[in-house]
Amino acid sequence: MASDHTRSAILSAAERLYADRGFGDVTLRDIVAAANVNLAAVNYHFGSKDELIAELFVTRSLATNRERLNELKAAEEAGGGRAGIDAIFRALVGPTLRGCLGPSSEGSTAARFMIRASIESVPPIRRIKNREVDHLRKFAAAMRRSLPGRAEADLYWGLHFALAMAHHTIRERERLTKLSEGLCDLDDVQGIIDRVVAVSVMALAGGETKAKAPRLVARDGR
Amino acid sequence: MASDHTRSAILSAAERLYADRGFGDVTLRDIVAAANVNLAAVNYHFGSKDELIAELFVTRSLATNRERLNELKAAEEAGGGRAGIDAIFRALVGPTLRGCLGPSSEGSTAARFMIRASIESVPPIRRIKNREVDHLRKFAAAMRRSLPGRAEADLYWGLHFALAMAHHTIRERERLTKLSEGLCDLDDVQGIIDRVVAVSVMALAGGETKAKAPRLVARDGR
DNA sequence: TTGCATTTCAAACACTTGTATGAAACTATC
DNA sequence: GATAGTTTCATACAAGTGTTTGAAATGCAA
Repeated sequence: MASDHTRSAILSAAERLYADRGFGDVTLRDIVAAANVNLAAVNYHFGSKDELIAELFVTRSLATNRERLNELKAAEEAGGGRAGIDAIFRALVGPTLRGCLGPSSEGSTAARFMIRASIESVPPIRRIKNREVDHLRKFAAAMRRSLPGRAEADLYWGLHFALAMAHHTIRERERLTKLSEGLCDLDDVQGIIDRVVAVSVMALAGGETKAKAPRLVARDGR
Repeated sequence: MASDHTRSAILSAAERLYADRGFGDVTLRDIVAAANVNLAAVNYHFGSKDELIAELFVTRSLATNRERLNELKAAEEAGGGRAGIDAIFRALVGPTLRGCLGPSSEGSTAARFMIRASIESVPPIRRIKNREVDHLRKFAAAMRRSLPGRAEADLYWGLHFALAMAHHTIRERERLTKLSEGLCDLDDVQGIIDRVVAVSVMALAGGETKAKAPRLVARDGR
């Protein structure tokens, strides 16, 4: 197996290039040029371009998932097997937001790569994301333990909306900055996490009574 | 200008193919085959592949934006120049959700195309989306009129989260269905709109007092 | 009909892409 | 130090891409 030098040179060059320029216009030739290795090395070490991308994404997303589950476990243990709903949401969106937002995203290629992976949608990554359901189910289970009374569907919608806010903030961070003319501070990661968690909790807590048809005002029937 | 038959045949064939199979693996040759026209016709009538995609997307998104603004205007007129915040959110997310969700998404190629455009991210479409800021500013202005007291940043976050929930629901409808094992009814479009609007309103109404640092529980300093 | 502009067509062009090949260089074991 | 296995290398391959070309067909006005 020798030194693995070539292999890791490809991985880091690829991650950096994909992070900077997106999956769309980075070719294997770009990667091997940046890594100073031979073109054939990619297929030798990874089998194919898609498997290279998959390995990059799997590595990073496993790390995020591990971090999420650690936070969840800590919160559940602190609460005697039952975590507060806010702590659950915090464990869900915190690691992702911390990884992809804030000043880190200028420095960490890993974070910038994950942003790319969330903006562009390329087949090998999509395949992996589809297998993420099992991971999310663990959070659904924790929510069920935390809020035994709530309707199942409400829990899933809460989970879904929390992820929506987190991911959309990552995806559209530039547009939000431009739209708000800098008023929304995208560098205050902790503040953003607080905001997302707060809204998620409210969505779950507030929708309780009017769960079925939460209409606030009469609306025209159109 | 003759009959324009070729031109519109290309447009509708392209929209259908992109909707069904995504931008990634539909070539011009696929499109002209489906449209029964010559390969060169695309470049003759549209200039390039990207301009074809852009025209498709612009047409559909102009229609959605028009619908949004109509609803907004109606709501403001009904309220004497000041719409309720829930009506504003409804005007913002309603047209998109109605267009892309529900049974229509099996029938309407337009809706399926817009879903694709929101899932895959292809350069010509991204360029257009970036110009959408002006449109969103009109909603920010309406929100300002509706809630004169609120901090500007809060309004933008509210707008942002509302769009987050709507778009994420469209993007991840399949995953949400699978995750919730069918408990979340993605065909009840009106119910989904109500849900998104309710949460958006709550996010804006609830965050008022603790706007700056909405922490619900003590969190470890990590 | 004649002439002119628009539109269609088949074919080729130019280029990029990921992948395969087979020889060469290297490394470690005996 | 010979040998077997691993890794690197230059190069070629095959396929697919959007685009261009120049001629043929078509439509329309005078």
